[in-house]
Amino acid sequence: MTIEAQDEQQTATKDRLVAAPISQDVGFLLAKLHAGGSVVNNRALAEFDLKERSYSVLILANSGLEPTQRELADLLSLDPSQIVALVDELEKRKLVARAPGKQDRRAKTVTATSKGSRLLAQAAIAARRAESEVLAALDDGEAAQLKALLRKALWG
Amino acid sequence: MTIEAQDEQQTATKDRLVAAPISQDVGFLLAKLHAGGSVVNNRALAEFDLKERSYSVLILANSGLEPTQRELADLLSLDPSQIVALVDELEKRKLVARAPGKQDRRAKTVTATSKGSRLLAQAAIAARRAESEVLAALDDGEAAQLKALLRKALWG
DNA sequence: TACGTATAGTTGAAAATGTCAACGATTTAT
DNA sequence: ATAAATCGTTGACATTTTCAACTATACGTA
Repeated sequence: MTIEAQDEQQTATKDRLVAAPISQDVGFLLAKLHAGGSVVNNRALAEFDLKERSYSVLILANSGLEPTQRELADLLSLDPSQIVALVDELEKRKLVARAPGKQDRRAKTVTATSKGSRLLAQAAIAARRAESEVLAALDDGEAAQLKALLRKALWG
Repeated sequence: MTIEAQDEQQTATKDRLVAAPISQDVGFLLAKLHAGGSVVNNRALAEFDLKERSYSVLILANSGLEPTQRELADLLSLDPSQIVALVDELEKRKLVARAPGKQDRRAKTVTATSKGSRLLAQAAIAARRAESEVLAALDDGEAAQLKALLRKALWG
């Protein structure tokens, strides 16, 4: 069989089950788009030695909001111990710095270094390209609508 | 994500970091809604000794489409070896049965038993309730729109 | 037909990720 | 003052992911 015919058949078999009722399940749709998107995103970020998560931490560290590690854990839906590992690695690479919290000295705020900001600026370009790829089937208005609905579902 | 982390997040003071640019990132939004949704779904399915994944397999086994394990792996974005484990457990509980593929004897189709169908009917009620909870901030039209956009992003 | 190649399911091992409980240092509440 | 709670951290443990084999079967071609 030719490679082209192989691809056609693979696509056809993949599509056969789309008729199943699970395709109406939001949990399934989110899981599948998230899974596929993560592959694309991580591939795009690999050249900067970042993954989705370290990229997220870097964005927040660079936001000017001076997030604490606890806030990062809450927003990223991760265990605090995972934040420790992520910040450890970014700090080792001099992309972010920890600083004691101003009101609460138990807390540590995470801020991007200038090196971190520069890397982020480059990575963000690749990430935007990856997002376009993931949402290629949607036009700009639909993509914006999807984002708005996801934000509303999360925060009302 | 832990149930405790999810509860904390729901009750925590208004998330100040939502203003950060990462809230515009589709990957982040998908990850977060999926993470929160999984907690809700798995909690709802726990009384049937199911998780999101075994529930998904059971739905597909009950769809009448007689999916092969390979098709399940493709649709659910899972490694074939994970499907083996999922089907093994459902088969041990007599909820699904393996049958050799009709055209291809290498393949094994997975179909729900009547016991599986009955359990699924109950679990689906809990799953629908969970979905309503996850999408509580959206009205019915918005929820349908979200699903349609996710499906379009996935399959065009 | 027979042969080489490809694929479905399975197993098991290794790596990555997730979960959880404890601890010191602080903060908050009583 | 004291007790309780919180933040970051560590380390143990569980789960999930990833990948490389292996068998049985199917397919392609000479």
